[in-house]
Order: sequence, then C-alpha cells, then structure tokens
Amino acid sequence: MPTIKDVAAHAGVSPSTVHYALNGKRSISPAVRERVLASVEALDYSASAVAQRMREHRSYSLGLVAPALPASDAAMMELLTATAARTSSADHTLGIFLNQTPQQVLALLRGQYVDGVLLIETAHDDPRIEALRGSAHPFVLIGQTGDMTGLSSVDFDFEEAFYLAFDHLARLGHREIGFLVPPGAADDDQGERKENWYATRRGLYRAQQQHGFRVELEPAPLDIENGHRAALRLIERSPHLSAIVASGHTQVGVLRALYSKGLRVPDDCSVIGVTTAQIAEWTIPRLTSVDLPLAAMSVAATDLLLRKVNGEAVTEQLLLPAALVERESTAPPRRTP
Amino acid sequence: MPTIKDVAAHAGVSPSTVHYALNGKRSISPAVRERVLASVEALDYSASAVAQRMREHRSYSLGLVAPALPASDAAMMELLTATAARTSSADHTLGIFLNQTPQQVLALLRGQYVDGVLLIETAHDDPRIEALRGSAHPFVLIGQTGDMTGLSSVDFDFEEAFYLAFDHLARLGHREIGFLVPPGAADDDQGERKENWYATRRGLYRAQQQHGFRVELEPAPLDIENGHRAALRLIERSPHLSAIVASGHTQVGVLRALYSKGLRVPDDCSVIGVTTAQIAEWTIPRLTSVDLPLAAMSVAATDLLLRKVNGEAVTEQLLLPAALVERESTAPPRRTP
DNA sequence: CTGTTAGCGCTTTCAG
DNA sequence: CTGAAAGCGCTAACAG
Repeated sequence: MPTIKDVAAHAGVSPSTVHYALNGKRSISPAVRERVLASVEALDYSASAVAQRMREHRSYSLGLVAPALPASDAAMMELLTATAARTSSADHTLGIFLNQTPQQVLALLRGQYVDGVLLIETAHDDPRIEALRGSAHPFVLIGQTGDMTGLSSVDFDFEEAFYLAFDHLARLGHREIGFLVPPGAADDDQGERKENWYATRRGLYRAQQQHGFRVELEPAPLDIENGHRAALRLIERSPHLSAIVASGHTQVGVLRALYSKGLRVPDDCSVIGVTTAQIAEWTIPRLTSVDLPLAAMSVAATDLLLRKVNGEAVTEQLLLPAALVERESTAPPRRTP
Repeated sequence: MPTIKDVAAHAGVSPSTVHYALNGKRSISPAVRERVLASVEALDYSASAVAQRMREHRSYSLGLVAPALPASDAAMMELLTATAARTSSADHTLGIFLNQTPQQVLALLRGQYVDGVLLIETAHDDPRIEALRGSAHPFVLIGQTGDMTGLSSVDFDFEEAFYLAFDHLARLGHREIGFLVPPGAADDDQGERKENWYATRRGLYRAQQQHGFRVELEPAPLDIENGHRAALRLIERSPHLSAIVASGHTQVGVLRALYSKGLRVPDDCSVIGVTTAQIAEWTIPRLTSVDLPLAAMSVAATDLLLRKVNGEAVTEQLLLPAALVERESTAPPRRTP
C-alpha cells in the first residue's frame, strides 16, 4: 500500500501538499495539484482510514448493540436494515455487536472502535445502560428503561397503538374481544415490560371507556407457538369472542388456531395485530394491523446519535406514532350480540 | 481517556512495561506487574483500539457488502444475523456496507477499515468482484459469479435442492406439477442467474427422468405479489395440476392464490417451497420445503474469510446441501390421474 | 502557495 | 527483568 509519503516523493512535493491537494483545505497551484493527482493515480493511492481515525479521534462508525438477534425476529430485522441504510447514507459505518457485556460496550467506545452506540432490547435495569450513563460517550436507546433521566431514546407509543387496535374493532361493532397479552402483565414482571404493559392497558381502557366492550385476556409470549396455544385456549374457553387482538409474531399462531378450528377470518372472527408490516403482509388473509414504525424509529435514533456524536448536547425521548392499516382480517361481527 | 503513558507515569514505569504487563509477551516481576495493574485500575485505562489497529495494520473487522437489503427479505436476514453471530464469536467486528461502488469496497480494504469482505448477491460480471480480483485483499462470495477461477465462495446446491423438491412430489404420486420458475430462465438472462437456472433445470430433469411427470413452467420473480399472480395464471391455465413448486417468497403468493380459488392445501393441491425455514414456518399450513442452509453458508463463508485474513492461501468453492423438511403442505394427489 | 515538524497511542526492536 | 526510542500514516500548526 502506497502511503502519502510515497505520493509526495513521486510528485516531488511534501506530504502536506499531497494532503491539501486531496482535500482542498488550503489553496494550491493548479500545476502542483495536477502533478499530485497524477501521482495519486499512478501509485493508486488511497488514504489509510485507520491512520485518519487515529489522528482525528473519530471512527466514523456507529455500533448497534443487541442481544442474541434471532434470525426469525422480523421486527429486529427491520430495525437493523433501516439503521444500516441510514448510517451508510450519513457516510458512517454500522458495526453489529451481539451479546456484549457492559464492559465490552464501554471498551468499544473508549477504544474509538465506534463513536456512539445504539442500544436495542433494553431492559429495566440494563447494566449496559448503567455502565454508559456515567461515561460521556454518546448513546441512544431504541426502547426504554427504568430511569430515563438524561437519556435519549426512541420508541413507539404503546398506549396509542393498542388504543387504535381496540378502537378499530369496537367501531366495527365488536363487543366481545380476546386479547393475547404480551409479557409484562405478570405480577413478577418489572421494568420496561411492566411500563409497556401499563401503557398498553391505558390504551385498552381508553377504548373500552369510549365504546364499552368486554375483553378477555390471555397471556402469551410473542412467538408463533405461544400465540397458537394461547389462541386455542382463548377460543375453547370463550367461543363467543368475535375478534382477537395480538402482537409480535403471535398473530400467525392465532390465524393457525382459527384455521384449525375451522373458523374463517374475518367472517367468523376478526384478528388485528400490533406488529410490523412485514408480518401483516405475509399472512393469509393479510392482517389488519397497527403497523409499528420501526424504520422511522431507526432513522430517528440514528440521527439523534449522529447529532450527539457531533457534539450536540441533545436529550430527546421520542415516541413515534403507529398507524392502523386496514388489510383483510377484520370485519364487523357476524351477528350482533 | 487515559493513555498508556498516563498509566506508566502513574505506576512509575515505562510505557513498554505497562504494555507487557497487560499482555504477558515478556516476563515481568510480580511486584511491578501488581503496581501497573493497580494503576490501570485507578485510571480506568483501556487501550485505544484505533492505535492498536494502526500499529498492527489490522482492523479485526470484516465487512458485509450487500446491495439494498430490503427489510422484507427473510433470506438476507438469515445470512446477516448468522454472519454477525459468527463474526463476533470469532472476536471480530462485522460492519454492514450497503450499496457500495467497487471503488468504495476497495477503499474499505485498502484503508484498513476492514480486513476482508463478504460479498452477497453477486452478479455475473459483478464489477465489485472484478475490482477485488486483482488486489490481494481477502474476500469471499456468498453466491457465485461467472469466472470463478481463483475465487472463494459459498453457495447452496441448486440442482440438488430442486431435485429434492420434485423428487418428493413425484414419490407422493404427483404427475402434473406446476413450477414457478425463478428469474434466470429468460433468453436474455445471463451470468449467475443463468447458471442457477441451468442447475435448477438439471435437478428438475433428473427427477423427471427418474419418475416421469409433466411439469408446467410459469416464470415468477421471487416476491409475494409476483408469486400470487403467477400462481393464478398457472391455476387458470392448468386446473389439473396437483402440486406446485415455488421458491423465494413466492410460496406465500401461491398459498394466497389457492386460498382465493377455494383450493385447500394440501388436499386439493400440494405446495412445496425451496426457501428459508422461516418463511416455511410462518405460513398456514406450514410449508413442506427444501430449507436453504443460509446460516451454515454464513458460518462457512465467515470462517473462510477469517482464514484468508489470517494469511492462509485458501481457495475453496463450497456448495452446501439443502435438506427437505416435511411440514404440512404436501400430500399424495387427490385422484390418481 | 508550499514545506517542516510534531504528534495521535500503541507496539516492538534494541540496549542495558 | 526494564527502559528508550523509532515508527505505523496521517493531519495541522507553524514557518517560510
């Protein structure tokens, strides 16, 4: 690899001249400039990024710190791709870091490996957050944590999302609604999940007060299998339900349960999701759902982080709205109760 | 950020002693060692990664170079997550680079931004490959290209995959099979797609010679919508088909088409996919499919690349096998023809 | 308009 | 067993 010195020698100038010729931060005579450029061409020179980073104390890259990252998690995928796209369009690099200990995350920042990190799937007393909190390193949460003072984060509005889902069903005339409750409602739950559950419940109550419907709760972890089992329990226990609300990946399980029971969607039972558009578009029938604004969240989080990295003292906690998209899985109930 | 000098001063030793105390490459008296470690602790020192990289001419990170990366592509997601997991378990960092020009990819390597790159979605005369070919930089393809001499790559065995799909249907007794042909069969197609189509056809022919069945071709780009349209055309044109083979995301469209026509799967028509397990698990009914070994491919490619980065002169072109997984979408045909 | 030079923080000879 | 010093490749302040 040729260095800036090689180019300088080849062109018969000094290294600094080469440097300035390559990024016009000071004026240069056209003749010299030409000569330098020719040498650059001849030697096929390109500056060493590591040396530049070392000098500038910046790596121009961001880290996405996530837990395991299951390949099957559509939401995580959407966050990831949107973040990667945004990062690279801002002329930065995105590094992916899985399963890091708090110390490792700190080391990343301290070693200038990355200029800032995006934390996803944060928990209530997330040790990674506590480790970062004291340090002056830029970081942004996608999600939330217990004590948000001084932190920047991007999340979506759980309350509004679930309100929209129940409101939609109620407007269609449903009065007996099943709800696959995401983890967080259990007595021993705490932290972020608990907060999310409170928000979820606020949304539900608001819709309920407004329209007056009955809701039948059934807890279900967010994967397909658990959604399937929970939906079966729900249907068997309460065959009179005319609609089901489900989130995460559980809708797929709900549809499967209804299908296996010979119930048609939406004719016999409506289903509404609170999930990513991708999942909603893949099912048969396509799911009416409150589409989570994951791409927008990624973009917002990346932009926030970039501002921090650039020295701005921002502290923003954004809550992005989710929007209801009517597809094919909801309709008025068959018979009015 | 404290530097190695600060620690040295604090401990009353030289920088090199600090260095050796931290990574025992030469012996050190326990006393001094203790003192240094205490200072490291006291100052909360950790070495600057960029300085180390600069010195060592290595970045300990790999690049994943991909085109647009649509959030909805399940296969790409699986490659990505598996690669990230493997990379980090090998104590390297994975950088994601989207939409890079050949020059940019080269600059990545030359600037020591990354030690090597993984290229995905390569085309026949991929300019990125041509740019890298001459250089001595380590890279591995996930996929293939026209001239593979001297290149390392990992792919799956198209011929075997499609053979398995048709063989499975034929063994079940199907004699009239529809096939949504992935792009590559058209006259003006060329390069990798064409090669893949040839391999696909070889698999089909082999099964056909062995079992003797009729196959009805219908071209379809790999997304849901096109799968849907192509399946509708196929069903309308040839209502006697008892099974359909589809790949990519098209199966979802096929199921939708069958559903809308009132045809039950697998009772009225079997469907088999050549796709990722994720898609197959999400449909109703679950798809019997030749599950592509995407995670294994990522791991293999990452390992190959790591070996190259470490100076081994490897040139391997791996073709990993795909395996048929029976789920719920295939059964013997209703009536024997 | 151009050149010289002093580092960035680390690793690694080379000396002692 | 320890220290001094050179240098990775680049940038920017300082001189001319």
